[in-house]
Order: sequence, then C-alpha cells, then structure tokens
Amino acid sequence: MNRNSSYKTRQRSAILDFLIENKDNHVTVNSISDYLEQVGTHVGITTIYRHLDKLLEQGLVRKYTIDGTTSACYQYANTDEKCHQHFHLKCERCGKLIHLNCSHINEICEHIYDDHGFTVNLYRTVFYGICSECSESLMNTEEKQE
Amino acid sequence: MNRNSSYKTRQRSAILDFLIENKDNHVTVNSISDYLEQVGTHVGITTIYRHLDKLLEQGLVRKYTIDGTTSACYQYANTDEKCHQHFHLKCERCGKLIHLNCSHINEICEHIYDDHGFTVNLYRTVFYGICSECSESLMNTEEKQE
DNA sequence: TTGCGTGCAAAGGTTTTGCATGGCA
DNA sequence: TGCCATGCAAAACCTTTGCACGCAA
Repeated sequence: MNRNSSYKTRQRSAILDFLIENKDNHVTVNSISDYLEQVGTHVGITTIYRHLDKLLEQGLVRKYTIDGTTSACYQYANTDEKCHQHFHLKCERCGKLIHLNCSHINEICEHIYDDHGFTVNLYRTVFYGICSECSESLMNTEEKQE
Repeated sequence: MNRNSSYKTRQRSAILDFLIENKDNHVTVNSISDYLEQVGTHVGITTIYRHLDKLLEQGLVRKYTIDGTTSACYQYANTDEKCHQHFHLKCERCGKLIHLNCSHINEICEHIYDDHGFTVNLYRTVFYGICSECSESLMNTEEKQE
C-alpha cells in the first residue's frame, strides 16, 4: 500500500537526476535511455517505464502527449515553483518543436478561464504555425501561392 | 502537386459520410472501421489511415490526441465557418469542441509573432483542457486528490 | 534473508510501408 | 490507358507483461 517506499538504486537515481536536470523541458523514454547510454549508465527501457509510472503516481512527474508525436512526454513536477510552465510551438514546415517559456501565456489562460470557464491544459496544447527560420526561407523563395 | 484531386471511390465516400454524420464528436480509426464493417461496407484499415491523412492535409478534418487513450481522434472540420479567425477548445473529458470567438486572440498571435517570430495557424491550433460543464461536475464529485 | 528492483524477451496495440491488384476518369 | 486507390501482409514503433535473477535493506 505504501507505494512511496522505494529502494535507492543506481537506476532510480540516474533517471531522477536526468528529470531534474531537464525540469524546464519534457523528456521522453527514448531521450532518457539515449542519454544514460551516452554517459555509460545503461538502464533497461522497462525499468525507465516502471520508474516513470511510479514517479507519476507519487506526483513527482507529469505525463502528457504532444500532438503529432507518438511517444509520451514526461516532465519533472516541481511543486515549489509554478513558473516552469511553458507552451509549445510546432512548425508545420520543418516540424521543429519549440519550447517557449513566456509569462504572457498565463494571462491568456487566465482570460480563457475567467471569461469562458475553460481550464487550459498547457501540457497538451500546441500552437501550430510557421517558425521564423521557415518564414524567412519562404519569403526568399516565394514562387507559389495557392 | 495538386493533392486535393482525388477519385470518388466507395471507400472515400463511406469514410467522409461517417465523419460528417459524427461531426459533433470525434471518431477513431477503429470506430470508423467497426461502423463500416457493421453496415457491410468493408474498408481496409490502411485505406482509412490514408484518407484521414489526406483529409487532414486538406483541412477537412482535425486530428486530436486525448490523454489516457492510445489512438488518435479525428473530427470533421466545417470549412463554412470562418475557423481561421477563432480558437478551438477541445474538452479532454467530454470531447466537446468549442469554437471561441474572442478579440483576445489577435493580441496573442501578434505577441507570438512580434516576440518570437512565429506565425500561428489558428485553423490547426487546438487548446486542450476542461470545459466549464465538466469542471463543475468534477467539483461536485471530488473524492480524491493525490 | 526478504522482497522489491532489474532487464531480457515476448506480447499487445497503433500506425506505416511494400507491393501487387483493382478501379476511376 | 494512365494513374491513383486499395488492402493484405509485414514492418516499425511505443508500451506492457512474464519471468528469472540481482541487490538494497
């Protein structure tokens, strides 16, 4: 019943450290696995999934899916600071996902809640559009406009 | 290049009809397949995926992911309305799609463009969250908060 | 020593791809 | 007739489960 009790293992520490290190961005199971492999700390995929599940139950991470991506995203849930919420811009042309930390977004969400009663889930919401690089390259080579 | 050109086939009509019939709800590839099977109109899974992809490109459907579910959701997008000028809010709980006309959006989009160089495509962008009705019913039955 | 932790292999589910055939225009 | 459309099978992914062994307490 006390699912918060857990052993201190090499694997658990490595995963948690990585999550905290990247608390301003979300990570995927793959990115965790790749990183750990890179630094010579092999941890099985299964173990990563199981730890994330446990951390999720404990409320230490958040899990969400980003539109257009296939795998789940996880982010360390720092309960002290609420300012690490960011939103996402996805370029429809190059596919790049931009993480945007911006105070403006809170105003928007508050407005939508106050005036329309809708509670926005920033972790799931993605703005689609064209990023600045693609805008430029499109302007330089404008040949068609259908 | 003109990817909007497409043959009129039995399969395409069947899929589009079903989408329009259910334009107030989202559907999944499975629900489409099941329904068509039920009414004796077999269409291969592959074909359904391919048509949905094409309809997505044409802007005739929207694609969503709903938290906690594994497969993607699709909903017919009514092109008559001026959907380029307002927000779409998708309730993650009841699935309702809300069209939100609000002068605030211009400020938001301008801000994102001015400060971040990103041109938002309102037609594709969807805000996920919880609608007012669901918020209320959730408040009435709050039993656990972990 | 006890029981949770670990990781390989395999299974389960969703989506994509290859390829030969079918059918619209 | 020329392409695009179709659908089966297989592949590619992501995630979960089974099971034997490892290891923290």
